[in-house]
Amino acid sequence: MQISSRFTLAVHIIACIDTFKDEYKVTSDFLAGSTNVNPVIIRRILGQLKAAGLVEITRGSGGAAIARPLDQISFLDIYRAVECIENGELFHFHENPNKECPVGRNIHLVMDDRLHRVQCAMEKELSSITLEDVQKDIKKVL
Amino acid sequence: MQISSRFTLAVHIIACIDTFKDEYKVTSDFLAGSTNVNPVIIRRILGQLKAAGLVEITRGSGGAAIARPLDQISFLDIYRAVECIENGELFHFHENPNKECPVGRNIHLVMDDRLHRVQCAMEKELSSITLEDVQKDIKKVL
DNA sequence: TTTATTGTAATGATTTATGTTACAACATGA
DNA sequence: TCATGTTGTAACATAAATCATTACAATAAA
Repeated sequence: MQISSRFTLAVHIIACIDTFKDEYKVTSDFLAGSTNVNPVIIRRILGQLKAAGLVEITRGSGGAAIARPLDQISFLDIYRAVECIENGELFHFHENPNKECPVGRNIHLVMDDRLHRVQCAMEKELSSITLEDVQKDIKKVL
Repeated sequence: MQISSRFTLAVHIIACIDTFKDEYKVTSDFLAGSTNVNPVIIRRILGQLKAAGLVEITRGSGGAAIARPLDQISFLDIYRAVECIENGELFHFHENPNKECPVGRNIHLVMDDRLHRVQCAMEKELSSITLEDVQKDIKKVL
């Protein structure tokens, strides 16, 4: 199963907030226009980004702003903010393998560390990419 | 979203086939017993593993066997055999970002390469782990 | 021919993702 | 104070994916 579009959407949102911060009040409706996604979806993701300390949102008068320098916001920060993974585990196990069977009894023991290595490799790469990298490229295109 | 338990289940299945190949005829019912998963689910996964050339299945008389040396079966082989990911892309994008918006127009351009790097890091790690590694540990426990 | 097994269709329950409407809470300017 | 625009969130709907389960034809071998 693919990783939810909430992640790419969240990156898009932060890129938008930064790009238009001086020209527009960046509201959920504004962001809905750029992403072609329902404003409520935007607000939900903004809420998660806010909970993670990545953005600030002004209630009532409206508008979102980025809460820290872009070079201090990594893809991993965003991924963790919006991806609701059970216990933070990337891989899902079948429940209740048979404890009577030597394989069923030990399948976790022999896989957990290895799967953790895989997850770490992915997260390490995610953490090496910042929103500043992305914004540099966007500004280059403009 | 987590990666489907089909993956860990498939590893479990291959580990079982190898562990019990000399003592039992390893049928879908037998594997269902070790995994605590419905035999039809097992057969579907076995079918995917067979399509990927990882196992051989005997119809009628029954029983599964491993099709190549365990050190030539990596986690990546199994992952690709059972994970049905659209176009092989790990990350999912929201459809139709607004082409009128400079961010919407370029979001793919500035993210695709980077996300590809993340996916490669994960797949590289998956490819470095073989079923032989797993079986060594299982035999160590027995 | 009997038996055990695989391959697969059909169906259902559950979960997750995403979209949508609606509205109270809130901030601000008139 | 009031009107307006916005956020936060509940409620509900739809679609897709996962996993389970029953059923049965096709197959192989005793």
